[in-house]
Amino acid sequence: MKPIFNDHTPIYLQIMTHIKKQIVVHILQPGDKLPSVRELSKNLEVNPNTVQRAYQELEREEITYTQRGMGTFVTDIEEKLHMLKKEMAKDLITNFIQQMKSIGFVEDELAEIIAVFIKKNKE
Amino acid sequence: MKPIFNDHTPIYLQIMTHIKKQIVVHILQPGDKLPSVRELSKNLEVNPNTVQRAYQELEREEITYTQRGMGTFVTDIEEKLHMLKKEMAKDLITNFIQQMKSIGFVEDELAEIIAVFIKKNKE
DNA sequence: TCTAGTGTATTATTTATATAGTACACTAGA
DNA sequence: TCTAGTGTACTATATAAATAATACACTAGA
Repeated sequence: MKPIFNDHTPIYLQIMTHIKKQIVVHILQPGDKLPSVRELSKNLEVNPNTVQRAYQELEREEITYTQRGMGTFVTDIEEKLHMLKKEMAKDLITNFIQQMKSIGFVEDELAEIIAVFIKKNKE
Repeated sequence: MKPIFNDHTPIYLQIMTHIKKQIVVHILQPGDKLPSVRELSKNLEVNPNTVQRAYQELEREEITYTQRGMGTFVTDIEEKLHMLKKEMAKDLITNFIQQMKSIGFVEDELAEIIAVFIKKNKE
């Protein structure tokens, strides 16, 4: 499972993103149990402490909750999960636009650039 | 100048990106002298060694070249600089599409999403 | 009641970055 | 020739992140 990682972002942050993605595409549903710290650390081939840190942060963001002795679960608050997808999308879009502008593109050409790029990729 | 930095990317990489951007928007032209290691480290409020590492990597990527005792300069090879913008744009676009897909969007809606987002932001 | 599976805590060590301070080599120009 | 401004090298230290190993507390279910 190691390939989900890149070189320069802390692994615990990458694990958080990995789980958030699984939530927004409904691989993980509200109330679902996350893999245990030990199990996920084995699957991802990372230290249990690293997974634990990711889980701690996810709980701090109220995306998950913990029942001691039982496990960590995706929050039941659907509102929260709906917001999560919106926020992640907004962050990606905002970041993309800002980055493209910083290398000399203007806002009004971005949609067309995306459209052309995708069309070419299909060929 | 510190605000160009974020929390989780090594500073030397952020400096590299910062300079690449200045090159592709022609703030820095082919043959232009970059700020000296000491000067830039003072402006950015980072250690000279950190700037030096960024400069080393830029030279390794053949975006700059060095004349000992004189300074570090943007490459004269315009072809190289033209490719740089193309590559940076391609990386941003590819990454954006891949990330959006990973949270449940499909390629064909992305251009429209961008267009709508930009339009709303103007209001 | 016991046990296996949970989260959690603690201490030590390693690695990549970043900093700090110093020194050396080269170049242009006064 | 000297000096100020270049890049470069080196050693030491600090910090965040990741690892390693171990232990403790809680819960459900046999």
